[in-house]
Amino acid sequence: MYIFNHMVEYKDDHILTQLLKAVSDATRRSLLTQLCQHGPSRVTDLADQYEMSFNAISKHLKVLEKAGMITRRTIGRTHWIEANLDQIGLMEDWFKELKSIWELRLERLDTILKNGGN
Amino acid sequence: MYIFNHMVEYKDDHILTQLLKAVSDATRRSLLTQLCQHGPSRVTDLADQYEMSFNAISKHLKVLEKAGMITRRTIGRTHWIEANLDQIGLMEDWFKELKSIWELRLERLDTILKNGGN
DNA sequence: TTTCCTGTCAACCAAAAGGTTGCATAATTA
DNA sequence: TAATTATGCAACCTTTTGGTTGACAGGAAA
Repeated sequence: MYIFNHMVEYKDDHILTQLLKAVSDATRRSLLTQLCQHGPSRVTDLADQYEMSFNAISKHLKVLEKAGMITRRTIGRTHWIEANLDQIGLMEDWFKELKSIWELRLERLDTILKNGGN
Repeated sequence: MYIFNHMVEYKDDHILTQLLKAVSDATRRSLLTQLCQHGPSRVTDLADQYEMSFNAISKHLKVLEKAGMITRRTIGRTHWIEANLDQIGLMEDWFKELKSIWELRLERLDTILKNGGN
């Protein structure tokens, strides 16, 4: 059993949380897919594709927008929504970091084993 | 304005949703980090590092377990928890797919532009 | 055996999430 | 100008989530 001296301080990393939460909903993932396929789209045209209400889609888009996964260009009364895949990198980076932490431990373990019972 | 004939059928992709939700919580991400750093750990030792209750951590671990992000080996009364990064691929695959859908549209667009107003 | 340790399960609670409807507003169109 | 269209906002409701506490059960240790 190992001992820890103090609480782990993990930065809430609000942005990453927001991103992952945004993308963890199936409807929002579908919206992103649609936007990537068809390019900039109006809210109405997006909403027409789903069985839920216009307002529900509007809210989903707002979540995606706050997370930076879409951008909005308002021309007159119509809002043109476009996917923005830049943020994906932040999530991929976390995966990468986690994997490297994992690998580092394995390497340490390997070194210890090679050096015998020192 | 483009026209869609029918509702978009997006597979709920329950597994991906479960994975992303599991990982979208800062405490659970921290737990995964700890597990990667220190290797197999007991629930008690993990919980000791956080300010929240033992039971809260136990529940977080259950969420991670259901998503397949950790595995559990029970020896006597102690549960040895280990990170399992295999599932990360599923999330990365979705990112990759999204990007490729994006690229495909750009290519189509490019072709149209090159062929002039055909 | 009696007591402690490790962990789950169940009940409960507050807050957040995902949905709905109704209304307001601004921009087009007739 | 009057009607319609595109959208956001607010209020409301139900389900989920993240946390708590209080049993409880099975292994270890006294």
